[in-house]
Amino acid sequence: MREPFRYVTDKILEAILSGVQIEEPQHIKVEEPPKPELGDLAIPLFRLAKAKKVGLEDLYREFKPILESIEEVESVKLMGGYIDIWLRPSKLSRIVFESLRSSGEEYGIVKVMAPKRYVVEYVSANPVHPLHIGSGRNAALGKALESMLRLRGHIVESRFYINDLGRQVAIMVLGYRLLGGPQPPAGVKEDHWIGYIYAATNVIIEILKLKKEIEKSRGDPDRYRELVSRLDDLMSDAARLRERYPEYFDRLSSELSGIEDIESVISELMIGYEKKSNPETVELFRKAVDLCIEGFKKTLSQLEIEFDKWDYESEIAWSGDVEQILSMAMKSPYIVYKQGVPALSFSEILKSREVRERLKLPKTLEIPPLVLMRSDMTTLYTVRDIAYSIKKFREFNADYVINVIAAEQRLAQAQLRLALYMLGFRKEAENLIHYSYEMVNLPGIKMSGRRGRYVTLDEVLESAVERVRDIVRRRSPNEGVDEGVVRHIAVSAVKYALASIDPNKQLVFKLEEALDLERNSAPYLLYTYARANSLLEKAGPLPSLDEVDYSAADNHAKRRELLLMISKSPTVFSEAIDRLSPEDIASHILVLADLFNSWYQVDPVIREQDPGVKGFKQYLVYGVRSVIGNGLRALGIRPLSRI
RNA sequence: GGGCCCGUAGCCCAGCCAGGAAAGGGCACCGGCCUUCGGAGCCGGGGGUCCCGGGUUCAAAUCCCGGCGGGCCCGCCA
Repeated sequence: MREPFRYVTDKILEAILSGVQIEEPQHIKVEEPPKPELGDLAIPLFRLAKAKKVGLEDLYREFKPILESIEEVESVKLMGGYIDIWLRPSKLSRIVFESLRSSGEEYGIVKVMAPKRYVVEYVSANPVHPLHIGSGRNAALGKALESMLRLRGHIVESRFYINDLGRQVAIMVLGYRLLGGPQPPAGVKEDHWIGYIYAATNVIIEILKLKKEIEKSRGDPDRYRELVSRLDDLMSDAARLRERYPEYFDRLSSELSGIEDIESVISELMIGYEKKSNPETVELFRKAVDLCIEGFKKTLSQLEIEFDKWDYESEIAWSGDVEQILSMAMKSPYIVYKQGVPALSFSEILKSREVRERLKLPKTLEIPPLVLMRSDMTTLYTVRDIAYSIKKFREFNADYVINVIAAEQRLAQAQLRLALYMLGFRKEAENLIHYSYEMVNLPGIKMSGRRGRYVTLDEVLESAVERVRDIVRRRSPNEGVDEGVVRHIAVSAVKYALASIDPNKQLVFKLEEALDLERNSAPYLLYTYARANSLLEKAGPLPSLDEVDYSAADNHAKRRELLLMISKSPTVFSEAIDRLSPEDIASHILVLADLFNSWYQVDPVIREQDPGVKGFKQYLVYGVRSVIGNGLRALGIRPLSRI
């Protein structure tokens, strides 16, 4: 029995449906009462009573004997239009413990009958600045999805898409070249260094551009004032950046001022790289980008995240796949011209309700045409993404591709699915899942990668580590601090804080709250897991199933509640995974942890004298440990047997 | 102008998709447990117009319509 709770509810449902004359089976359902006093299960009778035009009492009299004939049912009672059902703990516990015995450490996770092949693409941050807290949410969610699906038995490949084409990277590379391709100063992480070069170069370029515009706007006082105030803004960013590395900044500044037409230099760089026409440029781009990626990998390894594949966007462009997509698109009847460049128009296909449904698009959303190429013949991001999406499906023979991408890209992701569909990649279009999440903000900070204004994920993680280290020192001043454990707890706390909240909700990440190790946190769960583990070890080996006193929960509310919760876990997990909802797993194990903590304080396990009852308790603890452990694993967090 | 997401105690979050019983947790606050199977814990207490207004329903935090507030998107950016 892999899902004990579902087994029992199904059994009850079947008994009713075969025992009572019911026209519309959807009128009958088994639900969970809001409070333990109202039973373990409840069946609302209102709808059925209305449909059958009979009284609640009459219905109850009809249901009662059927329910009472089920061996797992202890008693039933009519209360306020509901049949409240109490399960027989001695029966339920046998089912649960048998399941625990046979699935062992894997209890809670039910493998799917037919595994699917999933590609999960996540993080994929632009290689021009360090990972920030938003990338952290992406990483935490992506890792959770990857882990969940793997546990459920699917075959999963994780990918990181390196967006190395495009203007931002070209600007960074320009700065990098002007500085002579410098290695990071001692003690500076690679991506932080690249982030600095990018921001400094960008800010200086913007200042130079703005100054020219200001010259031209002397005749227009309003515009002049506006531009000057924008310049002030930029100047303060520049001053802040200069402060960090004055020599580098000044050198960049003077070099850039000496370039007559910066735009054409940037564009030359972009073309040289994308078309692979200039070997030096190619080498330079790769050197700079890889430097940044090296930094990313260090942060990700802190987060205990590793990717199966790293894909360069440039490789997609070089492979010819993009050309192929373009030529397919050009033959499409939906080509329109927007200011001379070809674009794919969606207005026709969006008239189809069926297509909207298949591609999970809102009923009324209007989607602007997708421009296919720039007038200088270079390609655009979304078009390259069409080629990349196909590649992800093809290379892994994937059934589904999940893109973990910020909600602000919803429209672009919709365009992507539509374009795939229109070009004949219907299966791909329908099975491309945009797993979107909302912004993360830090209180009081306006972040901007372009201006070099950000708090890096590294800084957040480091503060977390320091904080945890302090707490551990304070709690156990006489013991040595296990640095590995401290790091793991700190990093898990951040991951949990970012993956345990509905991704559709904007999030203000407060360091103090995420690091509050008291409750609703990974540390609390890790601690509870370790404690359950320690209890199990001290209690001795798990007894065999016929040594257990199954009546031990008969008149014991806490044991009964815990048992019920454990019995539900596999079902909760399966549904959460199938719905791609890591937050449901997070809240389930949190409630279980609370329940477990309140139970074992008042109901000793090791000191229990009655061997049958002790065995019962050991199985409960074993169940708790398995469920919390697998819940954490599902979230991409490794449980620790000792803290 | 149009579209998408969010709006639940001082603060944070679950419940909403598949409508059901007096709306659940946590933080903070107040009071107890401080001879404990690892106190990162336990027990108790106060605190709510479920953003507002309509509608559907025996029943609405949940579904529908209309507002309000916050965020995001509508580029030859990515």
